[in-house]
Amino acid sequence: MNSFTAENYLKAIYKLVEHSSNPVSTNSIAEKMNTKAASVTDMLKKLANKKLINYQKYQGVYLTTKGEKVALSVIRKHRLWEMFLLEKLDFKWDEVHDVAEQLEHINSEKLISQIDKFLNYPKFDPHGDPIPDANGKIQQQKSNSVSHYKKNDALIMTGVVDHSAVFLQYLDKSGLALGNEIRIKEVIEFDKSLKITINKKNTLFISNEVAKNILAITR
Amino acid sequence: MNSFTAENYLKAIYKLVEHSSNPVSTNSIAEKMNTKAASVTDMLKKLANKKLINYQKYQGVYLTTKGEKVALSVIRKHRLWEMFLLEKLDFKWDEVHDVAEQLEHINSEKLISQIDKFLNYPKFDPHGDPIPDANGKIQQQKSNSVSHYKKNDALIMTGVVDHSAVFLQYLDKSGLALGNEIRIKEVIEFDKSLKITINKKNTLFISNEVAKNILAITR
DNA sequence: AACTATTTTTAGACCTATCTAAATTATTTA
DNA sequence: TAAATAATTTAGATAGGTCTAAAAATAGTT
Ligand SMILES: [Mn+2]
Ligand SMILES: [Mn+2]
Ligand SMILES: [Mn+2]
Ligand SMILES: [Mn+2]
Repeated sequence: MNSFTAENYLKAIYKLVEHSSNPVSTNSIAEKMNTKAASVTDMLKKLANKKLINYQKYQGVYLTTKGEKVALSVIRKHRLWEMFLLEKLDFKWDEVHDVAEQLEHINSEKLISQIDKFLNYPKFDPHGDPIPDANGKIQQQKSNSVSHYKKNDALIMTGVVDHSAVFLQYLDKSGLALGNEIRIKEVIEFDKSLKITINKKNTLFISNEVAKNILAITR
Repeated sequence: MNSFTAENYLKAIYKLVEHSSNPVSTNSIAEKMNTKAASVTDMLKKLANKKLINYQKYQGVYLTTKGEKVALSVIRKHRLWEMFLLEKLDFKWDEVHDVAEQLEHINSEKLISQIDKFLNYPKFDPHGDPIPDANGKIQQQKSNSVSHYKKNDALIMTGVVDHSAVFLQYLDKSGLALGNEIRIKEVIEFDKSLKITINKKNTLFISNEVAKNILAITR
């Protein structure tokens, strides 16, 4: 079995490579893992020995098929647990992540398949991120940041980029939740801030920074 | 925070002292933890430094109030998780322990209080062991081994001593489950084996070894 | 191409948890 | 009570994971 630490490295590498497809740099891993580059190098050697990553000195790394399988399994468990906490135990969407960081390392095939069944096989987690199925297949959404859309577009909110509790709580307070309809009423030229309506009712002003961190599709 | 290992040592010490109240020996801990006496000595020093146990060389150990609190919290989590797996995820009583051994180390007050609530505050786990409440209070049962009773006694099965999967599966196969009525029809003088009936219907022969591992109260 | 700045790796330590083998202390037993 | 046996502790190693400081390699820039 892989240690919790090894699993976390694989997950970090997966997420870093996810949208770029270039090999991942030592420094970027160090930043994501909140550790030092020297520690990362040490770990990369160990992961490479176990054939979980392809690694050549100074050339960055990417996951092997075996490593990707592990990463996807950890991500699957993380997102299913988040969903479980939200749906069954009345957690808020800003409370689920930290506990899921622990639960994602519990090792039991039956446990996770039963949780999946118990939740009726959800496709997305509380933040709109897709949940890999038992084979690691992911159903990708083609959503964009709200900041990419233009005046008069009618959108459905599908996810968030920033997962921090403080951002999620701000969205709560503003009435912005997954599934809501967002209409762009005005784009302020100066700073790209937006005037929007939520579900055709409430009007809200959001900064470009906020808009960049909300994902949506056109309705 | 305490490491998983430290939590496991405290739990082991708690269980060893539970029914004897003498200080616990290094060797008995080593046996329970499946490790070597030398490793135990190392760990005892660390636990003593953290004021979790009282330890004097060669004199055995016992838990401090602080250490007992940790042990009870781990036991509470273990038993609640076992109950959760059984009740909500269709695990069998011989499957819950191994997964609970992992889940008992998840650190979240809210998680465990919500699980407790979700299960409607159960008092006993799937094996009949009492579940400590949030304050560490345990509702003890005054049950005895079936081997302690005598001919014609009418009993209610309340627990098991041996928790191994192989023993639990044997009980399943024999129709012996918690809550069942057991009547002692005959005690074989030679080897103390028993002829019993279950719920006034099925007749069964069990060895003294089996009888010692089944707990019951008089009905 | 040569110099500089950045990134990455190595060297050397430290901490936790574990082990085996040897030494020490406690307990039995004759 | 002295010898033998059992229990416990110490000494010395190993392995995983981390760190700082220094060295080496790469990338950028005149
Ligand atoms: Mn998360
Ligand atoms: Mn999430
Ligand atoms: Mn158990
Ligand atoms: Mn149990």
